[in-house]
Amino acid sequence: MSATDLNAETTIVLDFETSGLSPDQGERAIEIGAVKLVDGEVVDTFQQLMYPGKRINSFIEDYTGISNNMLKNAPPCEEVMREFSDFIDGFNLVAHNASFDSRFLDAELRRIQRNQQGEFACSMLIARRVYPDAPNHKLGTLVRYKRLPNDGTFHRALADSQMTAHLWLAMINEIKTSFSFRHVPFNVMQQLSRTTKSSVSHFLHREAKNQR
DNA sequence: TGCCAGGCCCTCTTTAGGGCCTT
Repeated sequence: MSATDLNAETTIVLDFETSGLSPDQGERAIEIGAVKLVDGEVVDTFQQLMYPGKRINSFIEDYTGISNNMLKNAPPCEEVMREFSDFIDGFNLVAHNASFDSRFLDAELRRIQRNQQGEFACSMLIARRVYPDAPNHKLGTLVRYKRLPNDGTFHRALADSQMTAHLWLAMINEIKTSFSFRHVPFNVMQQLSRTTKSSVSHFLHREAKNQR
């Protein structure tokens, strides 16, 4: 049995707050939040501010509510990322607009000579297919549109990862019910994000049928 | 000095442009 099979039912939903949009432009992670899902249940969480080695600008302070003062005494990125690397080791990963979080994850892990082997799935690309009629596919909009649990906190890493986890589970539930899956495997969700919108229904009917 | 993300997706498309998402 491969590592993927062993961990097939465990998924990490993660969210980074960062000093900007691109690690290639020298931007760094300032907070990581994540929840660990096993068979659709939250079994563990991770949240940590981290000192990025530079001051963050006022836009980021306003956007996240994370101040330079809060970061001043936080452990450095390298220390936090070593711990987080152990937390996610071997598991599949989910993020809202995963291309953004995967770039920062890879960049921060590269700085500590680590990498991650898990597969990434993007809740935003999947939401565009599962909820085509939503006003838009921002995380906050989808949370309100589907009345998902939240405590009113947005743009903080743990809160966003928790809301993304609820979105992920709501989409799995929707697909499971609508297409009569026994269960919806991670790789079906991942493939769904790459399926053209016109063939979503055909793809899910075929995958559900293959399960029977 | 001046510049500054990148991948997906739609369309008035593919010899391209621009909106959506993430901070």
